[in-house]
Amino acid sequence: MLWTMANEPDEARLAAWRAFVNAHAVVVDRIEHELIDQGKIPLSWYDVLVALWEAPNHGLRLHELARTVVLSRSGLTRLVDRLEAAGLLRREPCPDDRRGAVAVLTPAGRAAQLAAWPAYARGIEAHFARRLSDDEARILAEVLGRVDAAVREPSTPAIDCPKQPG
Amino acid sequence: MLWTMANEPDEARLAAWRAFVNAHAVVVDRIEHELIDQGKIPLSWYDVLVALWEAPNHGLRLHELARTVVLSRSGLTRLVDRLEAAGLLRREPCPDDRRGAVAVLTPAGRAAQLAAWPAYARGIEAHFARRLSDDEARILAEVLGRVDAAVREPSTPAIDCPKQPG
DNA sequence: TTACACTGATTGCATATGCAACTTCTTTAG
DNA sequence: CTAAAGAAGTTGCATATGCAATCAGTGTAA
Repeated sequence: MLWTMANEPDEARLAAWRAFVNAHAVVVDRIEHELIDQGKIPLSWYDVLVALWEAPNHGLRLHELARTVVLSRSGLTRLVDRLEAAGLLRREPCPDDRRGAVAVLTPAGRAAQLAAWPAYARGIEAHFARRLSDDEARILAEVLGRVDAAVREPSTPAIDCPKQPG
Repeated sequence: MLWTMANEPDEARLAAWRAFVNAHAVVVDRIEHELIDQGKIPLSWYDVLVALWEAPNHGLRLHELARTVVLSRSGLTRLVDRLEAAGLLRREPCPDDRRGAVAVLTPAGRAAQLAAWPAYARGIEAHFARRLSDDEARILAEVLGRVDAAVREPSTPAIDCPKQPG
């Protein structure tokens, strides 16, 4: 069987890619600086706290956390070290697997998350959300959610992948 | 003067933000790894080479380059060090300002850029572009281009901007 | 049971990056 | 013209992160 798969994006999609990458760089850079200037936790910490908050029992296996926040296992180990040292989460042994550990949100961690949110929300609103119409917001969430899901999909052969229904 | 400015994004815009951040993380991570596996230059190098290629005379002042690729000045100094050591660009003294330097693309730099493009293009296509309809691509480029421009705009009062001439 | 491959997490080392201080040059105020 | 203020770039130091190696525990097959 032979199907043709474009291996190069057309001009419109390339423009979308470039805008995507550039907008992310400037907006995240700006928001990160604003958070630090306001004495809040860094975004990498916030992401971990949110992932834990949204997890069952506010806890996640470390490898799951690594996948969720898109960090290498070693990177996550160190990030969890810092959060644990700050008292925002704690490691607990995993009952099912004695190799494993579970990171569990502490009350202080939840408090830090809540304390950071207003500043973060202001940044998102001022530098991102304000620029979106209702339709555009809906479309961005849908399209980028689809992109995210496709990349995270365990079976993504990339070269040999049949076209997916939009 | 008093007007009400929402300082928190609504649910749809927040979903867009989260999809934006998460999709960027997973897609860029994936493409970066694919490039390295294929023996190509890292994305940070590619970004610099493209910025130079698209600049007048294929050269840019270092501080302009830093703004373009969204890097601190010191970070850019070191990145340019590495690219220069690899022969992909060269520093030239700036004729107008004796403090300044201009980074200029070399033929080897242009060659490295061209050599990396097919692998990069495959990654963009496989993990991003093929998930977008024509309309979605157009909208993403427009919206995210708008967001990028607004943040880069020197006068972005956002919340508190103490010193604003005029 | 035992051997072996695999997975989860951590650690050593190397790299990439930012902040703050510094040098050099330019611009502005007086 | 001179001095102060500001801007461009570099460097020292600290931090964040990844890869590869390692240790410990799990699963599988003979």
